Formats: sequence, C-alpha cells, structure tokens
Amino acid sequence: MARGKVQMRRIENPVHRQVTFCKRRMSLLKKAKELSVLCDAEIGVIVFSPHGKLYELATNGDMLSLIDRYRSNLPEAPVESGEQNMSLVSLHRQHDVTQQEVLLLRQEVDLLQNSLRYMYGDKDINHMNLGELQSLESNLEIWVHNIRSTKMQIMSSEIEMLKNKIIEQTGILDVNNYY
Amino acid sequence: MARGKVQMRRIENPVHRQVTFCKRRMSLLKKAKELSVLCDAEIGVIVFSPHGKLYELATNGDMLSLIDRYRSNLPEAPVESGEQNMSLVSLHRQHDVTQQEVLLLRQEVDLLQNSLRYMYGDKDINHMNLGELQSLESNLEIWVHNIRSTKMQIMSSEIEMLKNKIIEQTGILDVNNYY
DNA sequence: AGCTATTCATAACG
DNA sequence: TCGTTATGAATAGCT
Repeated sequence: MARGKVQMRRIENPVHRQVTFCKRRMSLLKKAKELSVLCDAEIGVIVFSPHGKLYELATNGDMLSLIDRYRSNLPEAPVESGEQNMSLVSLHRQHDVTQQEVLLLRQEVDLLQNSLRYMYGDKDINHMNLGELQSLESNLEIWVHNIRSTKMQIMSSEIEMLKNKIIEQTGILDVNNYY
Repeated sequence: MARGKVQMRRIENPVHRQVTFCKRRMSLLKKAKELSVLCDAEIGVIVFSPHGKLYELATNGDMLSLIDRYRSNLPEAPVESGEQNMSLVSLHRQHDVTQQEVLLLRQEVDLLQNSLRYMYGDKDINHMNLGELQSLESNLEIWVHNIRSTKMQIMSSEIEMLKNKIIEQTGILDVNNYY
C-alpha cells in the first residue's frame, strides 16, 4: 500500500510475511478496539499465526462469553428499569437440568450485570474518560464503605445475640469476663 | 482522522455513530481478510452492533471450527472453587452443563438480585447475609482495581502524547530533562 | 449514498 | 527487532 500497491496474495518472502503479519495484526486489533469504543459494539477477534500462535481481542475481555453469545446469537439483554422483573428464572426452579436452563440462567446473569452497570452510567469501563472513571471509582468506594458498615452491624448484633444466649444459659451477667 | 482527529470515546450522536459503525465495520472485516490472505493466518471476527445484530468473518468460512480451535488452544480451563466466586466484572464461566454449574449460576443470580436491591437503597440487612456482603465487597474491589488500571493507562498515554507534543514544538528530544 | 481534506497505516528500506 | 519515510488507504464531516 505504501511505496507501491501490494498484491492481495500470500507474501512469499518469509521475512516480509512475518513483518507484515506483526504490523497488520496490531493494526487490526487496534481497529477492532476503536470500533467497539466509538460505536459501542461488542467485538471479538481471533488470530492464529501460520505457526499456530494465538492472538486475540475481546471487547469485554471475555472471549468465552462472547462466543456463548455468538453460538446462541442472543439479542442483547435489554436493561430493564429496576422493577421487580428480576426473576426470569425463579419460575423454572423445579425443572430438570438442561442446556435450556443454563442458557436462561446465563441470560439472567447478563441482564442483572447490565442492570448493575447501568446504574453507574451505562458504560463499559473502556468507554469512559478520566473524569467519569474518577466519579465511578468514588461511588464504588462509597458503596464498599456502606457494605462494610452493614457487615459491622450484622456482626455486632450477632455478638450481642450470642452474649444474651450465654447470659440465659449461665446466669453470668458480666459476659466480658466469662472467658 | 479525516477532517479533524476523533476522540477515542463513544460517539454520542446516534446518526454519526451508526454511519461510523457501518464504515469501520466494513474496513475491519476487509483488513482481517487481507491479513489472512497476505500472511496465511487463520482469523475470525465477531461483531455485535449495539442493537445486537451480528456481523462476522471467518477465514476458513467456518467460525465454529475456529472457535473449537480457540478453545483447545486455551490454557487449562479455569476451575472455579465451589465458593461464591462470582465476579460482577469479568467472570469466566464453566462450559460443561452440569448440576454444579446450574447451582453456581443460581447462586450468582441470587447474589446479583440482592446486590441490585442493596443498590436501590434497600438497606434491610436481613436480605443479605455476611457471606453475600463479603462476596459483593470483593467484587466491587476488583471493579475499583480495574478502574484504577484503566485510569493509569489513560494517563500514561496522555503523558506520552504530551511528551511528543513538546518534542514537536521544541525539538528537544530528551523530554525527561526538559523541566 | 458520494465527495474531499486530512489523518492513518504501512511497504520498503536503513 | 526497531525506526523512518514515501505513499496508499481509511475516514470525519458534508452534501
């Protein structure tokens, strides 16, 4: 293409072929990444070199789930507003274990994951700029903080309950010196 | 790229995004085809549009066999411990249809549902137990970690860009001693 | 869908 | 492998 158009056929010179493979492979993966970011598409690229070495790119970092989606060619799980429509699956609990059921469960997991992500701006991390990432990080840290508080509450009340149990069973009032 | 560089972020205007998606998608598939011909490589590309429409290219015309080859080239299938090892962020899924898998998926669905409820402000501690909260906390921390990595990447490339700009404008090659 | 002005990719070479 | 450069390709913004 540069310094003379290239014929669209296998490059015979092995050195040239290797160099071109390296350069074009990088560009292909870059282009794929760009397309996914710019247009909000989900993309997977698999490249096997002539010698069998594997190179790959998956938008969400998970080629296997992309392959799953490809195999079943499922439409994108729509992100429901947070209504109580979060249970496609619970009605199927008594059924046998089938491929169908696994598919349904995976759909449900996807739906829920998307819902969670949606709450923080409907974007994949890779689509976000520095400010958005900073904001998301802050929100998540607040969330983690709240979770830790809740854990503390649970543990505190559990300790309280245990103390009361000991008091009931032993009559010892000063539980703290019981040990 | 033409008539002004484009920012590497989601194109907000839906019309522009659709047009760009169409153009770049064609180019990507073309480039993939070229790479496979020129360098004798085996290539598969899967593209899902934001609306879930599938576009694909497989060098040998058979994406499924390429996928098989991909699977067999993977390192050992990651074996999840039977614990609540459920990532909100990027999880590897087991692919065998087993009772075990269904159980894991159901656990994950439960966890995600509870997480959603938690996020919507339902802080009733009774509906999430300690283990679930612990798992949620771990997942959030992984998420935060990923966000920090992405931030670092962005900042690194920004620094690189700025250095290049200085080189352009000053001709000083050793930017690190520029200050 | 077509048309340019630009930016990008890259084949050949060092 | 790595950098440079002359040229061909891709493409963003318009119409």
